[in-house]
Amino acid sequence: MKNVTLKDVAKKAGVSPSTVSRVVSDDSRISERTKKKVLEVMKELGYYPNSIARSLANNKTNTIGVIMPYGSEDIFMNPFFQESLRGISLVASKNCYDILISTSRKNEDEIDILKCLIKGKKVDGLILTRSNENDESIKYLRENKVPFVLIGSCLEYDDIPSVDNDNKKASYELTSLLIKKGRKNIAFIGGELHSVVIKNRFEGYKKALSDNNLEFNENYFISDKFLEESGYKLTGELLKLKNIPDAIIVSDDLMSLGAMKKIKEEKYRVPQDIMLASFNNSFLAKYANPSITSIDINSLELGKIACKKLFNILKNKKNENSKEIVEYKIIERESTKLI
Amino acid sequence: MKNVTLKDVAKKAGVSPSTVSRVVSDDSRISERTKKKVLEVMKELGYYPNSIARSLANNKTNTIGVIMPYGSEDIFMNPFFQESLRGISLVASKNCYDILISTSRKNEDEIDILKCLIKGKKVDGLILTRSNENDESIKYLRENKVPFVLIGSCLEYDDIPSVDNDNKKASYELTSLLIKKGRKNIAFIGGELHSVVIKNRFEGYKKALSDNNLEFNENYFISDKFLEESGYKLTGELLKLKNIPDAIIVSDDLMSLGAMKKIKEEKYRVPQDIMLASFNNSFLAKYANPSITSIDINSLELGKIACKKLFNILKNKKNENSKEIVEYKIIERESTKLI
DNA sequence: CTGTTAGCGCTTTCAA
DNA sequence: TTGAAAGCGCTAACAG
Repeated sequence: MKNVTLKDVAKKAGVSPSTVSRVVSDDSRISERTKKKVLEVMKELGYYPNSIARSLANNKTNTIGVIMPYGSEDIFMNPFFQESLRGISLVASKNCYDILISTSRKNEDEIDILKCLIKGKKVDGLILTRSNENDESIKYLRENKVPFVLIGSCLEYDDIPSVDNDNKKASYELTSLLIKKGRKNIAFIGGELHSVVIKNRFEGYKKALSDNNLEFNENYFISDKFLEESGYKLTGELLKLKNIPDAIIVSDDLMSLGAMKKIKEEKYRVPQDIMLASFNNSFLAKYANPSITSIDINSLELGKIACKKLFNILKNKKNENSKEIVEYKIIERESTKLI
Repeated sequence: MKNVTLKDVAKKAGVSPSTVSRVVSDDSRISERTKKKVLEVMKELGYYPNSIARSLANNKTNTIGVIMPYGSEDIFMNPFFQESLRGISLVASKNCYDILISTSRKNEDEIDILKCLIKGKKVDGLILTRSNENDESIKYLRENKVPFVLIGSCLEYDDIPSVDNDNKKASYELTSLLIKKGRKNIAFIGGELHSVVIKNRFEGYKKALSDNNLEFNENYFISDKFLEESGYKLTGELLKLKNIPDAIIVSDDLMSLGAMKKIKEEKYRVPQDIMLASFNNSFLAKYANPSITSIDINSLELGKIACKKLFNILKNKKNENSKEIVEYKIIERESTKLI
């Protein structure tokens, strides 16, 4: 079962390889007659172009890479990732692109994966799904003029094509909501400390406090990984304080589920004793009991726009180095509503 | 910023291209001295091998394809997919393989995507995440001796490498549980009708009924897509019957959430009026209110094993055409417990 | 509109 | 242990 190559088609159709190549890539300057003929032979022989060879010849893979953050096993758990990947996938497939998911290997760091993908020419461009402070990956991609889009924000450079929510504002609004409800001891549970998204959300939280003449209590800011267990553990610490909070802002739904569990275990009531508000508005927040107030960040849209942006960069070759903002929405639910 | 090629390294190191190639692929028959020298130059020049060129030369991509079922936008929503992808990803990255997710494009059917991927040599092997009756994709892959593994079961052929749960038995057990609780009017809400998994679960359900001398009521078996809305809609139909069921088995958590919503809206109580039991045990089932009894199918393990199996096939070239069974577990929760 | 001719960057005999 | 040379299957000037 030898592979049918372009050459075979050419021979059988009585034309040159380049003609067949032109038919394959739908080149305009080719007569309808030969085109039809070649297409027939292609079908007859069951020919499919070898995409690897094509890629090598024209330096284009029709594949975009999506980079999982380090510790990818965890992030896969997070519905945010799933949703944005879905958005990316929707746009990619519409443009006949495939998606390559590269995950970190042990003993290698993210930057090495990037290099392999980029210098190894496995992908035409990349989408990063999150950013850290002083992100080495971003620095590398920028310096090497690699086509990429960031879902998130970059603090250091102003010319990174990216799409994000206004997380600071969202957090400010969420905190203000709790303050309006009369809460004064509001804690903040963050995810990984060096991630930009946490920084922004934390800033919004602090600003809301100070704008409302509430003092920031250092004990009320703790953080760990974006995991349910982390939420559980961190909430445990908050509840051990002499002055326990009357509201908690959690920077991710998955974590807030853990928080809720701990609060219930310790026999506090949500929202009466402790209000809970969260980010990302995955279905977790909707179906929790009580349901959890959460910021809908529109992950699907983030993914879609990121992918569209990448295609613009790839196609126009103009540097689409803009920051796009996707609207968020506060979805208020039982966890902050006193009936 | 020209790309550093193998040739450049060779020149600078004063050796031939083939020598560099050997160093890259860690060939044994090469002296430590030259090896060290070449490695130095590689680092100095920041050389990374062009994986496309490699693939073309040795007919190997180090990439496995994961095929999204048709209608991929939906399936992405389902935690089952996410979990098994995570399993696949874990194993793949350990073996230095990348994952290519190919999604269906409009006006093409799945089989054409397969052909592009396979004949186009974009991947070394494939993992299918579900099977249908008379599945054309499976037929094609089998006939063309493509290395692939199925997550699920195949009814037509007995030599398909696959990994699955014993869904019939699981469903039998779940139905029996409801019967033991005294329920006699048990309905079954399925997902897509032609999927093998639904067939198996439905069979288990029917067998349990007949083994317990309960008659199968045709009105009690309805199905649609694996979506929350479908669960909602179908449950609505059940609740319109003159003789409404006192228990419902739903073939997926996401659907059961929809079912639950409808039941509550119609002012029935779970579990008192209607018991609910479901499949897949995603966190949805755990956090629903009331929490939902569900079959834990261990999606993570399904993904891991599928990927391992694929690597065995790819490496040993022996036909690993076995069916592997992953254990399931009934997780009983509030939706079937009368206190 | 079509054919000829070089490669794309790497691997792999084969020979040394 | 190393090098020379052919070739993986396709594209892209260039020429006609």
